Amino acid sequence: MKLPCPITGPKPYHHGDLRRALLEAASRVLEREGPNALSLRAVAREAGVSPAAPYHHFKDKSELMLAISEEGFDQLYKFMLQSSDPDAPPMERVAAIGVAYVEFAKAHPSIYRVMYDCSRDLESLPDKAHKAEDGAFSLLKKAMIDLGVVSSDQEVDLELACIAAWCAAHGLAEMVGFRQFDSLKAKMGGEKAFLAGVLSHLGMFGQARNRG
Amino acid sequence: MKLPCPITGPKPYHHGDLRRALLEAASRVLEREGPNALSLRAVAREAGVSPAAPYHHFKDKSELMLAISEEGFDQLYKFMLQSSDPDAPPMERVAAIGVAYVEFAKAHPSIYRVMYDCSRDLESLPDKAHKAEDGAFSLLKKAMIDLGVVSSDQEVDLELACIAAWCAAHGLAEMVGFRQFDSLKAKMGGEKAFLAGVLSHLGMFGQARNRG
DNA sequence: TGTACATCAGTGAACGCGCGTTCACTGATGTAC
DNA sequence: TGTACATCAGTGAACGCGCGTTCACTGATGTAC
Repeated sequence: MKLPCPITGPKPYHHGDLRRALLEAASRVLEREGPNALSLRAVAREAGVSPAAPYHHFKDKSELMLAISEEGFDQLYKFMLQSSDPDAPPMERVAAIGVAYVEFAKAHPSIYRVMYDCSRDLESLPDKAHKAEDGAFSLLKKAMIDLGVVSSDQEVDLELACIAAWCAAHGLAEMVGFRQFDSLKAKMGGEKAFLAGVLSHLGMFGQARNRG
Repeated sequence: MKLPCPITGPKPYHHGDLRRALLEAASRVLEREGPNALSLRAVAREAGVSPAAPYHHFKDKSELMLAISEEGFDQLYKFMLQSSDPDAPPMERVAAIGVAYVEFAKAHPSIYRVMYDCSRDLESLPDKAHKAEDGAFSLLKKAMIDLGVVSSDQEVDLELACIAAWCAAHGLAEMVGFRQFDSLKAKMGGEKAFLAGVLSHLGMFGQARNRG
C-alpha cells in the first residue's frame, strides 16, 4: 500500500482501509453529534470520502449500523474483561461486571444507543453475546455460577438470574445520566457512591449493600 | 359546536378539538408504524388536516412530542393505580406496580419509547412524576415506605431504593420483548411466569421469589 | 334581532434541507503472458 | 521486465423522498352595538 506524504502529499485515490476508517469516523460522529446525526452521508463526510464510497464496503445503511454495533459489543466485552479480576471472589466479580457495563454505557452513550437499537431491531443482542464462547453474556453467566446462588444445573433459574442482571444493568445504564439525580449524587459524594447505592438495592449485586 | 352529518356531511372548516384529535392521531400512528414514523406531517395526515394546522396548537414538533409523552405518563399512572390494590400487603403492591409498569411498556412500546426519549432529552422524567403529588414515582415511594425495608426518615436510602426499582423496571420493560427470550418463556409456560421469574431476582421485587 | 368586524383556526403551496441510493465514470492496482 | 487488460475502489452529479416550518390566504365564529 502506497502512503502519501503525511504532511504535504495529496490523498491517494485508493484509501487503503476505508472500512476501518468509516467505522472510526462513525464513532467520532456519534461522540460529537449523537445518534440522531448518524447518517451514511455524515460518516462518509467525516471520513473525507464521497457519499457513494461506503457502498463498496456496506450493502446499505443498516449494514453499517450493524457493524458499528458489533464493534461496540467487542469493546464492551473487552472492557468488562479487563474490569473483572478472574481471581477475585465471585461476588466482587459480578459487581465489577455490572459496574463496567454501566460505566461503558455512561462513557459512550451514543454508541450504546446504537448497540441497543440494532439489538432491538434484529432481536439478537443476547443471542450474539451468547453465541460467542467468551462473549459478555457468558462472562456474566460464569460469574453467576461461581457465585453459587443459582447452580448451573438449575438452568432456567440461572438464565433468569443473568437476564435479571442484564435488565437491571441496562435500565441503570440508560438512566444513570439523568440530570434529576444530580443533587442526590452530590449529597452522596459522587456518582460512584450513587451507583453503588442503587446497585445495592438490586438483588444480584447485593454484596455492595453489605459493604456500606 | 356544529357537527356535520356523521355519514354524508362535509367536514366542518373548524374542527372542534383539533388538539385532542392530533394527540389521538399521534397515538394511532405510533401503534401502527412505530416511533420512527412519528412526524408532525404524519400526525396531521392521520388527523385529516393540513400540515400547517398543528402549529395552531403546538409551538413546534418537540412540543407535540412532549404532549404525547405527558399523555403517556398520565395513562401509565392510571394503569399503575388500578393495578395495585391500596389495601393489599405492601410487598404485593410493590410487585403489582412493577408488573404494571412493564406491562404498560410491553403493550405500548412505541408510546413508551417516546416517553423515554422525551424524558432523556428534557431530563425531566422522574422530576415530572415526582412533582405531581399523585404521580407514578410517588405511588412507588409510598409502597416502598409501607414495605418497611427502608424507612421514610432514611431519605437517601429510600430514594435509592425507588430509583433502583425504576431502573430495573425500565430495563425489563425494554428487553422483555426480545425474541431471544421466547424459548425460555415457552419453557416456563408463558410470559407471566417468565416476568415473575426475572423479577424474583431483582431485590425489591423479592417476594415473588418466596412464592414460587 | 341584525349587522360590521375582529379574531380564530383552518388551507395549500412553497421553502430549503439532509437523507439513502443509483449511475456512469475514472484512476489505481495487480495479474497473465 | 514490459505491456494489455480485468478488476477494484473511488468520484460527483443526480434521483426522489419526507421532513419541519413559513406564508399569504380564507372560511367560520363570536362579540359590540
